[in-house]
Amino acid sequence: MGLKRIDHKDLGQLTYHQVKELIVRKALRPGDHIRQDEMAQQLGVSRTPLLKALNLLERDLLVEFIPRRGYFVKQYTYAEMREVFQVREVLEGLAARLAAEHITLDETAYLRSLFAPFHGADAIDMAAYESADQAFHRQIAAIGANAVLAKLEVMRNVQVLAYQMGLHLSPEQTLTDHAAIIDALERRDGLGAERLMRAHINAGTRIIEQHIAEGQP
Amino acid sequence: MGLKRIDHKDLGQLTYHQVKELIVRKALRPGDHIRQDEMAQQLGVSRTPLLKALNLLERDLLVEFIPRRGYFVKQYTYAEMREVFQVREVLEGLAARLAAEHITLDETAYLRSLFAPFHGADAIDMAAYESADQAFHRQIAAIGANAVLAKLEVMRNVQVLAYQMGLHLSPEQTLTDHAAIIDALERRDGLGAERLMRAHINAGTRIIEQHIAEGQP
DNA sequence: TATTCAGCGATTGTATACAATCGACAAAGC
DNA sequence: GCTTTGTCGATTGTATACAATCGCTGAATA
Repeated sequence: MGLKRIDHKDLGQLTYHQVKELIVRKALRPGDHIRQDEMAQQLGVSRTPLLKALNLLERDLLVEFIPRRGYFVKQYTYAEMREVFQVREVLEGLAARLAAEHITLDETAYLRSLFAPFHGADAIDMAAYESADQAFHRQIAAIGANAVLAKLEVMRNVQVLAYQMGLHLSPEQTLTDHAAIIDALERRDGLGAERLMRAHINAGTRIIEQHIAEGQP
Repeated sequence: MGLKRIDHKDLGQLTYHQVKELIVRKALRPGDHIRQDEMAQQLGVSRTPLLKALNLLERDLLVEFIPRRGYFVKQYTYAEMREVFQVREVLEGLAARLAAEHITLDETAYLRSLFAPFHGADAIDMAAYESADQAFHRQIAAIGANAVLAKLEVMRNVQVLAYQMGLHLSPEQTLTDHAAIIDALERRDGLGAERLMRAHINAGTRIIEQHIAEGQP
C-alpha cells in the first residue's frame, strides 16, 4: 500500500533525453534538419520512438516541426528569445508565489547553500555558477508544487540556450536578486517573492531588448 | 512573393482534432482508457498517426499517458483544475498586457461586439455565451502576438472542461469584468489590463476553492 | 473463504516495409 | 546566361507485423 508505481522508461523517453543532450551541447546545431533515418540509426533505435522523442522536444520548444519537411533544431532569434522570457517571467513569478506558501526552513537553507560558494569569491566558475542558477529556479518551481506549472517547466530547457547566447545577468546582480527572493520566500511573502522574481527575469528581458535595439536579429 | 506556404495537414493533425472533439463532447469520458487499435480503426487511420495525435493531446492536458498502460482521458479533480486556473491567471494576464501594446480600434470594437447580444437581454443563451467568452480570451491572446504564449494557449482547451464542471462566473460578473478589460486595452493601459484580467480569472479560481472547501475532490 | 500464482488474451512498444512527396539537379526553353 | 520544367533520389508519412508485457481469470493452496 502506498507503493509508488515504478515508472517504466520506454525508448521514446530515453531517446528524448539523448536528443535533448545533443541539442543543448550543440552537437546538433540550430537550424539543422534532423534526418530521422540517420538519427535513429545513430541512436540504435527505430524511427518510431525517435518520432515520439521529437514530438516531446517540439513541446519543449527545442525543435520545430514542418509537415512534409521534417524536424529542425530550433534557431532562436533575439526576438523569439524575448517572447520566451516574457512567458518565463510570469510563470516563474507564479512559481515563486506558490513556493512561498509551502516553503520550509530546510528548503530556504538549501537555496542559500546553492550560492554560498560564490559569495566573496575572487573568480567565479561560470559553469558551476550557471548550474547553480538553474537549480535555484528549478527548485522553486518544484516547491511551488503545481503539476501544470511543472509540465510547462520543460520550457526551462530554453534557458540553457539563452545562456549560450550570452543572455544572462552578471553574477553580482543575480546573487543580489536571488538573496532578496529567498528572503521573501522565508517570510512567506508570496506577493513580494512574485514581484522580485518577475523583476529579476525582466532584467534578463531588458538585456535581450538591448541586443534587439542594437540591430541584432 | 508574400505567398503563404500552404500548411499541409498530415493525418496526425486531423486525428488530433477529431479526438479532441470526442473528448470535449464527452463521447470519450474522463478516465476512459483509449484503446489504440479500436480508436484507430474507428477513425479509419493506423495507430501511427493516432499516437502522434495522442502526444499532442497530452501536451494540451486533455489526456494522460502512463507507460506500458496507455493513454487515458484526463479526469480533472477540483484541485487540479485550480492548478490550471493558477497558470491561466498569469498567462492570460500576460496576454492582456501584450495585447494592450498593439491593439487597434477595430479589434476593441470586435471584442465589444462579442458581448453586444447579451447586454440587457432577458435570458442568456448559455451556449452562445460560452463561445463568446472563449472567443474573447482567444482573441486577446492572438492580439498579444507572442508565439510562445500562443503554443501554450492550447491549454485553453481545458477551459471547455471547466465550463462542464460548472466552473464559470455569472454572466453579469463576466460582462462587467470584460468591459473593464476592454476599456483598459483601449487606453493602452497594459498593466491595468493585466491586473484586471488576473482578477477576473482569479475570481474563477475562488469558485473552485469554494468547491474544494465544501469537501469536493 | 480469502489469497496467491500461473497462464493467456488483450494491449502497448518497436521495427520495418512501402507509399507519398519534396527538393536538387539536369535538360530544355526563353 | 537565367528561368522553367521534368526526373529521380532522398526523406517523410502511414500501415502493419511482431515482440514485450500488463492485468485479468480461474485454479491451487492455506
